[in-house]
Amino acid sequence: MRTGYRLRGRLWIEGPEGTFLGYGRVVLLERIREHGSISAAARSMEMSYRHAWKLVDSMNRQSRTPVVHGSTGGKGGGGAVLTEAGERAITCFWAAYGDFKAFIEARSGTLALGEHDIPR
Amino acid sequence: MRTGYRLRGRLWIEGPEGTFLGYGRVVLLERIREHGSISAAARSMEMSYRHAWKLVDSMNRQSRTPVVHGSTGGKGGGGAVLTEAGERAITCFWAAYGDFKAFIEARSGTLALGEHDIPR
DNA sequence: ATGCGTTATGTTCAACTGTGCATTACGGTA
DNA sequence: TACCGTAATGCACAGTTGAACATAACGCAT
Repeated sequence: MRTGYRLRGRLWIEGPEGTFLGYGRVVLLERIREHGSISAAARSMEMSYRHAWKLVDSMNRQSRTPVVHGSTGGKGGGGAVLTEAGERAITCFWAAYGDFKAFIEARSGTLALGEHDIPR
Repeated sequence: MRTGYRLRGRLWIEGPEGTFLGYGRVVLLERIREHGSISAAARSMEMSYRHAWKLVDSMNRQSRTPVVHGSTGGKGGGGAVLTEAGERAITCFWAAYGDFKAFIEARSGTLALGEHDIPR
């Protein structure tokens, strides 16, 4: 049934301090893996380094073993690498997110607002 | 599997201007039906009248026929009543939300972060 | 006529978020 | 040694969100 409305949602995994993993955080982890540094990852997402670092710090603090390991100095000035825990975090989140998307997609088609409720 | 993490999410129905129905908005509609006025509904939720009115206005503007009809003056100073469209909106959202809750609940138990990833 | 509680609307204020900028420490490289 | 780009961290600033406050219009009751 076509209503003109659309079902949408957000999904995240909560830890002791609130959000542990969310869409943006996981994309950030992937960018860090891809670029080898938090700053390059942040730039690629047009996100401030300040914010990116805070997200990484939040994830690290809520994980038993850190998801990202940063090192300062050296070739290229330093960098950051994804840990095994980070890899698992990405996999785990996308798995749940995939199911979530499928649910939203399926449920969005059955929105029973009725043909009289097409938005203005 | 016990990981210490918890899956959480939000669900809403989008219209032309963004959010049309969400958890708080639908509860507000129910309170309006229960109390017969926007102001009493707002008070019962510890929400400012200003904010409650804006939510109602947003829903009304995005619905072909308004979800709430307000009247000024008269016995009790006026009031607001839920329309048929408002009733349908409530029913429709709770139906989707029920499925959503069930999905989160079921999926939350299978969070495969592993026993090594218990939060700090 | 006056009073009352509500709808409807504008304006100001505080909290929260993320940006932008500055600074320090670091360790390879030229 | 001097330089470079990054991690790590603090601070000031802007945008957003909802709360709080102030009015005006309205229509029934007293």
